Amino acid sequence: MQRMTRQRAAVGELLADTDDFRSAQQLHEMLREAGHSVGLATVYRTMQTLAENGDVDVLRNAEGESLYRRCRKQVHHHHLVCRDCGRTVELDAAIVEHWAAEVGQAHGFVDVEHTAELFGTCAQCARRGSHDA
Amino acid sequence: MQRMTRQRAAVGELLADTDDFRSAQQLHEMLREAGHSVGLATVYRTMQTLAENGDVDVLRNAEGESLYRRCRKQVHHHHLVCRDCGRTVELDAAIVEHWAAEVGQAHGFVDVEHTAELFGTCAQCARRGSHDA
DNA sequence: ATGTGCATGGGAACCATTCTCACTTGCGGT
DNA sequence: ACCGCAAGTGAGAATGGTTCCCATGCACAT
Repeated sequence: MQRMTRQRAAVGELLADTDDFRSAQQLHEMLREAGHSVGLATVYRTMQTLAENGDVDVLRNAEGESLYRRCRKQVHHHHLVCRDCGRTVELDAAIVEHWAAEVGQAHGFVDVEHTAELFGTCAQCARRGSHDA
Repeated sequence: MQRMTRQRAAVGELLADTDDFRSAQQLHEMLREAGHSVGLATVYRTMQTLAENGDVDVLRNAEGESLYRRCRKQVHHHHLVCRDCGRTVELDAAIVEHWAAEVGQAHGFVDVEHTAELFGTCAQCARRGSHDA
């Protein structure tokens, strides 16, 4: 049974406030700054649970760190993430789904899953970055 | 300047012998078993160098561990990997490249990179697995 | 109000990877 | 062949994200 605790409420509140992907440690720090006292282990546990329930999206950055973000779509989808500011666009990608299914079948693989993420620099960050160039 | 050492020769030899993705630790173990004495740190360093030169493909499994494999294609490509035996198929995927480029442009992102990997169970492993079902 | 058992926290444990640094060795120059 | 030295190596320490442990806390049905 899932209990509603002070800590989980704080995490939920925080997630509702940001659109960007954040690491567990960042979230922990943000909670501290917001005056909530939540253990790091609890943040990890909570994010894990939320991820299992499909309430947050998880992806790994280039360093292998897990990043979390509340998700709107419950169905499978992909992301376009700004590598500077974390701004994220959720993507439907029927093309990718079809590609994965076809390729898997063509090679006799079953239970084919796929990962696909796009990383780039958003227009705003690109503009800002060009100032000092 | 790149020097040819006993250790690098051993790693190169080993990579030439297998088609499957292996972790640095697995490679290290395999070298030991083959009678070569190569430090773990050296394996990591070597794989890093090879990866930078585009001589091996690198991908991360679900646990975030880095897996390596010699690659035939020097150009960007994707993989279909058997999650049981590691058997790997290299994929051209113009579809995915186009998708990534279009989506990036549509949202004003620049320098868009992408990752896309397929994981499944190959025909052989699926057959073997169904025996005890 | 109370009991039960899920939840919490903080510090230790884990584990892949990287760093350190003294020692070895490939290799170009002589 | 021999030297010199910078590149390479290895064993262990350090790092850093994540999970585990377990005594204590607390949500919630009764």
